Amino acid sequence: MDKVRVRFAPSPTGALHIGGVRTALYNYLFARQNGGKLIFRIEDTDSTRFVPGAEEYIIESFRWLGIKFDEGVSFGGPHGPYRQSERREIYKEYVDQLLKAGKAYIAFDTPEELEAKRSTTPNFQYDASTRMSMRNSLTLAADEVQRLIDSGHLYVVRFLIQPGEDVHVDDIIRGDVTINSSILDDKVLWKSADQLPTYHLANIVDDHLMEITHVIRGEEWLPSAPLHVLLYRAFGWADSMPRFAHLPLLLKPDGKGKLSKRDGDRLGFPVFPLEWHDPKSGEVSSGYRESGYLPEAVINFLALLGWNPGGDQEILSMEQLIEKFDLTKCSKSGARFDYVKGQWFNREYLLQKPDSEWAPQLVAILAQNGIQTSEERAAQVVAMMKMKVIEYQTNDGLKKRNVSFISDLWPLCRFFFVAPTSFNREDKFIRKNWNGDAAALMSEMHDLLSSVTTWDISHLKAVIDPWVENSGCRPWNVWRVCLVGEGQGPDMNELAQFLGKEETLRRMKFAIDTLK
RNA sequence: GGCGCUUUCGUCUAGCGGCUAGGACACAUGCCUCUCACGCAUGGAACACGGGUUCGAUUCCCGUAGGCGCUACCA
Repeated sequence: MDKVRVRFAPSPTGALHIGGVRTALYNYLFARQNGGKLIFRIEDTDSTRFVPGAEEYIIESFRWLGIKFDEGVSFGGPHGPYRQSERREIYKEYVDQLLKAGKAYIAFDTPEELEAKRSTTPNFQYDASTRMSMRNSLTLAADEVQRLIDSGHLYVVRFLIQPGEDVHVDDIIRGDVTINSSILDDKVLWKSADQLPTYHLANIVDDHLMEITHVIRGEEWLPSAPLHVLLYRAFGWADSMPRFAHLPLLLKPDGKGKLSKRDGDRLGFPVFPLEWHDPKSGEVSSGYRESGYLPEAVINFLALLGWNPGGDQEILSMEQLIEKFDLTKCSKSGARFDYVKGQWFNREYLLQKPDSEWAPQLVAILAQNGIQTSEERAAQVVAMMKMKVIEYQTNDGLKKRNVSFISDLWPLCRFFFVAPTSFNREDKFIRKNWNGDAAALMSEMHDLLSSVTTWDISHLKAVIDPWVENSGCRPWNVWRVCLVGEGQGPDMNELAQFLGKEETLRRMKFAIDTLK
């Protein structure tokens, strides 16, 4: 294969949608697999929709996700500028070329006139059937056209489409897609309002000039792909035309239609990689990063939405994704966005993280909840919650607690730092264990522990284990009521050691007095 | 309305003419454990419908229905 060159070319109209992230990811995987280049181009030809900060947001998003570009805005490269608004003169040249060749024409119809036409004529379309009754360089005399231009009349340039031809698009994912040119309208190539090209023109010119070999983009572009093929031909670039691959869309988790920002708000999951502050509305949208997702998890989850390497393995690193990626194995139908599975991916990656990464983050989470503690203490908590210190426990304790995000830890480890202040007598665990002689049992244990002089795990085990042996496992659970206040937490000896003698006895006394 | 794409468990999907239609998420049950949504085991759950082609269709072709997209001087 020739040197692969692909691009991701967003419009800076707001935050980067998660679907766009997946499109960029597929481009990245494809480029890396083939030793090619990924180009980052900004398609800001709609001056009315420009949103300040969006470009920086997009760049930061990809930096966080680990998707690296080889050329483009902020990355440099030999094909710049990579911002379309800075390429006006280039496009102008190519539009003139089409005009001279008679493959495009000038049209003076105003937006108002066109709107009027559309409202009065059913299914009105600016094409072969109507263009000869409109005000354009095809119907007006040459000197009249010149006079209108000279007198400052605004005009657009339209692409002259010859009707009645079956235009074929060879799509890598969908195979041959055919559309008859008669249903295409004479697309505007050059806008009068902002004196910039439309997407279609700029896109084709840039892809050609930037030597793009493969266009991997969303399915919403499939209907205009034939138009793009026609443009390549009109410029005489048919031989070097890129190959197309139109990706299936990401759909709402429920209901109908494609995934939107609203779905995230409604169902409580982020649709943007990073938190986004809309500069116009002031609205804040949550991001995957701020919600506690790991970039690797987001990448893995997204990669498998619309593509699957076959086989049973689902946890795949970026390197593995690069190795296995295959455009021809992309699915053709839209994929519902299953954010619950996204959470599962995050858990899998989170639990792979070494303890050294957990402790500082736990300190931060605790601080957010008003608990000041050292990293050393936090590390002890993490170790206990992972149940690593306990010889009989072989499974991952954190996984057992269904922790998908670091922030899930807080409600689960609160009791390490905050003593129970009341007991819910309706609680199943308390009702089951705190009954009969519970208070007497704990009083006995309280006295037993009071006599322990060296408060460490081995001494505690030496004193407590034999005592508990006599009465089955019930004392453990009764003791748990005292120290935790509910039916969760780590090994009791470990917990007692962590709390210290004074705190342990204090909590027991409180429980005995309160529950009786 | 027109045009295009698409259709396997609730969801993501494997399958590329002959399979008890596989896996994962989610769900349910049981076991284990000093507690816990871990683990282990088990279970329910799908080829949209109708015609062809074929010895044989989930798989190929054609319809129908559903879904999605496009139909701007937006991308």
